[in-house]
Amino acid sequence: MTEVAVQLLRQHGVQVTAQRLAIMRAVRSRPHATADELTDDVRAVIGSISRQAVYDTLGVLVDKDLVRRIQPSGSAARFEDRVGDNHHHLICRGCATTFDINCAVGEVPCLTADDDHGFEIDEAEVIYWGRCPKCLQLHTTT
Amino acid sequence: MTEVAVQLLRQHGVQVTAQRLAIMRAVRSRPHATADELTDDVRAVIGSISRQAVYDTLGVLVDKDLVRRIQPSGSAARFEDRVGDNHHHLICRGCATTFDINCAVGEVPCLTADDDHGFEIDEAEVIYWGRCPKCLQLHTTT
DNA sequence: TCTAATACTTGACTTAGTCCAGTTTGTGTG
DNA sequence: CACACAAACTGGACTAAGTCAAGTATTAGA
Repeated sequence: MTEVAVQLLRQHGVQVTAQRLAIMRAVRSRPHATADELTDDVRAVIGSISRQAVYDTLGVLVDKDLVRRIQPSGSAARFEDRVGDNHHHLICRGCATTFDINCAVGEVPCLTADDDHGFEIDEAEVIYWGRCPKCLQLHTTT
Repeated sequence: MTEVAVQLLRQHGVQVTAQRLAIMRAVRSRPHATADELTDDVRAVIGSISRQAVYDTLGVLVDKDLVRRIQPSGSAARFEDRVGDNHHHLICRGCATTFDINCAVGEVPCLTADDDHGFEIDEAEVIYWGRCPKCLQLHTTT
């Protein structure tokens, strides 16, 4: 019984390497991490990896829809392995903690814009911004 | 009769300077421009300005809610002066052209998430991704 | 018109990410 | 199993976007 990650890579015609497996596991075990954080995680497991390999691999995985990239204002890109369900994100303006949010309105409601200007829309990215309970306490906002 | 921009700055307790006025006009006349593009525009009008002044000013304006910053994946931050109506954006994956989109579902529907995790949510940022008519033609996608 | 606070300039620095040339590794074929 | 070639990885230089900090200039209230 081969590991899931290996099968996924093979299915998508992507070579299986130690680096790629380690990166996939890292993304799985720490959702919403940045490329740098993932690099650290991978190094802790397989000893060493180049920055380039991390970026390359994440690029390939995003390309094959095995990983999703999100790019919040004011922080580096973040990666998660929860794909294919068009869920959204809730990010704290204070500490950048990120939560997954299920689509509020139903199934795939967000793909219909008022006026699409002739575009072929393939994704609606929704980010809710606010302050988490912890940060609210700290600043005693209001 | 003082110019609108001057009044706006005064109302928000912000000093009025030539640089700030020029930047406000630049944002107004070219929505969705990057800081670099705005710098060019401003230089064309008042001769010269430091990069720092541009960033500082945009920061102040965003802070006072006179300007909105959007940060699409894979491009520098962009700025617009259409604020307070919680509209959304439609961006082309090919050429990064950006359109304003009115909220599809009604007034301020996007501020309610399924489960807010105790957050105090203040904004829902929605970006529709796709391909504009021009880029669709070029690539003859399907 | 003077002064204190605010803003601007200049230049070095940081962070996130890309490019490229050369080496190593995975995998299909014999 | 060994080979060969494509694909992937490494290391190092480079770029773009943005920030920091020290000194100078400008604004606006007294």
